[in-house]
Amino acid sequence: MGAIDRKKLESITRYDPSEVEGRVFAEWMEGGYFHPEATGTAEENFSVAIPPPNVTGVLHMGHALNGSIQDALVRMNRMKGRNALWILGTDHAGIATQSVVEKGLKAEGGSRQELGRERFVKQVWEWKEEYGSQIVEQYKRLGASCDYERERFTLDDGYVKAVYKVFKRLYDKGYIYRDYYMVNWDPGSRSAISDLEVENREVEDTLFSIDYPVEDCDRILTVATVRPETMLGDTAVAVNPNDERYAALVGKNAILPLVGRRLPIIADEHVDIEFGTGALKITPGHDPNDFEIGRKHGLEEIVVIGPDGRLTEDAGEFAGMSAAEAQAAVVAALRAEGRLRAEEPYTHSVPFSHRSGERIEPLISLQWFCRMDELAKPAIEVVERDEVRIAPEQWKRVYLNWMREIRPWCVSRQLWWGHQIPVWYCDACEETIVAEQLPERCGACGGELRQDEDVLDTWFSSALWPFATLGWPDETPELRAFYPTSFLTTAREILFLWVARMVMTGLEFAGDVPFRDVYVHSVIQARDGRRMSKSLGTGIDPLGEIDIHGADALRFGLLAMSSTQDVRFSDAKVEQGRDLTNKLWNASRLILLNAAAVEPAPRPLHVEDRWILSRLERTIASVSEKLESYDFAHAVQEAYSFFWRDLCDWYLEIVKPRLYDGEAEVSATLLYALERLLALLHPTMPFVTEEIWSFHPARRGHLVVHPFPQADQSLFDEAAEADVEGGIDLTQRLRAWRSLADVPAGAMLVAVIDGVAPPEFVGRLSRFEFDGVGAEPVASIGPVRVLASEQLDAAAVAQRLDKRREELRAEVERGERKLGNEGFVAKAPAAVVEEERGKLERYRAELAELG
RNA sequence: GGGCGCGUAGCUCAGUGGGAGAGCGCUCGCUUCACACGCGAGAGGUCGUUGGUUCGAAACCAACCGUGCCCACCA
Repeated sequence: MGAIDRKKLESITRYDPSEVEGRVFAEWMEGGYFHPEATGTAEENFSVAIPPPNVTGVLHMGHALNGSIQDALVRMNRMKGRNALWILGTDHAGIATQSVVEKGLKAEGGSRQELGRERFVKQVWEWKEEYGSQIVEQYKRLGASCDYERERFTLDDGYVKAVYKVFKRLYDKGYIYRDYYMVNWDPGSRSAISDLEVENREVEDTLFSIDYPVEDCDRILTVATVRPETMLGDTAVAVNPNDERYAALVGKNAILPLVGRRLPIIADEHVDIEFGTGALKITPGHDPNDFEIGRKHGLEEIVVIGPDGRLTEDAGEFAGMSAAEAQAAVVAALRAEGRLRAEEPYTHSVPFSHRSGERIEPLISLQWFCRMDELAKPAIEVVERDEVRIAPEQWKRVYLNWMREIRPWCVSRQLWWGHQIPVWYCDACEETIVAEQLPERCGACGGELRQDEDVLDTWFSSALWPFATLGWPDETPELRAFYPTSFLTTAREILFLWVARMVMTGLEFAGDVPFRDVYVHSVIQARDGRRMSKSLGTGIDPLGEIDIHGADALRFGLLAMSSTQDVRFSDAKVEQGRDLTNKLWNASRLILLNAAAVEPAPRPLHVEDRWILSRLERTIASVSEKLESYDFAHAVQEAYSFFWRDLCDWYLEIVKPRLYDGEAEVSATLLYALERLLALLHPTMPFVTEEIWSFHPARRGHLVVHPFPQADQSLFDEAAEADVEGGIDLTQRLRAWRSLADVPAGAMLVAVIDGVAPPEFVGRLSRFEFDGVGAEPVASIGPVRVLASEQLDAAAVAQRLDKRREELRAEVERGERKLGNEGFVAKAPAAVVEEERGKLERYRAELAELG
């Protein structure tokens, strides 16, 4: 065994990940295995861009699953000898990061306004330098084989260059424009947010019915609203054009209570005749629908609630109140005027900010938008043509449906932390300059320039991730070697927010799709089926799991529980992984401590050797195929069951005597199987396999770059499989018989064989001697005739026989019923019918034998 | 309102047309010289309900019940 630390192998009977993982990871880093050369083409190489975690983030279970999947594929492809790059980096996460630092300021009694923009941004950078690498370190705990030497940040210099270039090009093409438009205003972050950052929640509100008198007429229009304070901004009342009740009123004016404004009564299809009274107050300044209707009819847009959530000067006597205060005051005033007809509880869905959790205030404001329709066209085509493959299949449809109805994207945010919009204004001559770099002076008049105050939506920069991280817009070797990336995986929640946008920008700017394959993985829920979330307190900390069970255990567990549907977090699966690491360690100890000093090679002497080699190679074929097709759960469970059942429960038990004898052939075969198994498992359980490999006599270098096994079909052996599976089946039947006949566990029973002799191991593993003589046969199990002996309790044996007879009679009856069915015999495939006939015959024979 | 899922052993989940599976838990027996994070043997499901298709349905179809998610501008 040479330099190998035999003592360590002998003494450690329990695998301890906490002792191994840090050390092994350091060896990988030292070896530079995660930092591939930027050579070759993207077709030859393998690359994955990590979904960049927020700099403010800590590793959560979603990252852990997402990372386990990517690492499995990256490691497998690295072992296949390809340049494998896993691009790592973090996202500046505008709102989240700004909030963290602002909170810190507030705790010290300060504010960002006090500090001023420049100093505040500097402070955020300082925060980032100090705490921003936390999550990167946590990915290392998971064992993620990212290229830590090529780490990127969505605000680093090169990235800014890419973002500005993209902005300018989109502007020049006319896709990016500035407009007063209704946006989702998040009072929490005091910024506009996009449609995708809004979530609708069911809320109990009060529905107020308010009477609006009609001018020059004694009729009254009753309108309903959950936000009476917005009536101050009403500029029309709408009815359905087909609503006969109001046909005569269209064209007249209603009078807005409290304010006295004349509101034209207009007809619009949008109004639902069935709802309420069928009359709808129109507030273009504060409701998205009303905004649309307003624009359509050319109505005035009056803003009565400002960006600070308080009523504006246009709200007259209510100016300065918060929206809630204004609501109470408006309701009171209406009641006093006798205009309030009804109040009733009303449940409806209301938009909330996904970022701050506050209720969205729809607001008209001046924002930058990006037209998406032209960008979407090619991004739809590549998915339709499967040039970007989305799996599982159903998400392809979801992607396409969304893309086909894509709407303009509000890309400006009223924050300080982020990519400040590359637009400069000249106050002197009102010139607007859009540029990739800060222009010195106004080109038109030479005046001072002032940059747009807003920053870009964080997702605007994330959308460039796969190529901006590789150096675009420069033509770098990395870009040539690794773009398009091979694979992307994510939870479905960012399919639109991120994935779709990368496809659009990749095609538009990098000239090709950003990745070939997208795998949408499941969501791991809390143990009770709720979402894992910080605010609910339902999160399970992956680092805690790693501390307790090890990274390999967590990785195995996550892959095993993941599937196409959402699943609850299962401690049992992680423990199964933990048990597997320990069993791998111990089975390896058995092999490594007892094998003779020989070269690993398949050297079958007996049927069981041919069997295990066949099973090994089939497992390699099957597990590889499952990993390639993103069926991670079945891949790891199949590897588990091969190792545990076939290799440990059966093969090792069968060959122990030969191994202890120091037989060369079985030693070579076991070392060979172990080497291939470790390599096969390495992508999913990297630490324990690397550690065990360090004790393997054939080791020349780290397992992380060991060739990934390719199934050797010449070792497939159906005959050996049938023989040994038959032997296993017989062994289990013999053991079961013993157990049910109350034979003491250690007792040796005698029997004779009537018919074809089973493999040698059957007797040994079931504690039977098959060369018994003289005594009476008392039972028969397959070809085995159990002979009477003092170890056997006659009554228990008789009882066991009765039970078996009963079983057989049931089986015979079932077979007869099935074969007696004319339809079955006539229409079922011949092979199926034949099989049934065979079974029936065997059961009848055994029953006859028992009498 | 539209779309997509899911309902299988006590628990968490596989299984997509030919006799119900895994892990955990449970029962019984094992200090068998790799591993008690182990070994051996068991118990435990009329596969949500009702109809239909089929020689044959957990699987395919329909309806219903329950449950989860996504999208959507009814005040």
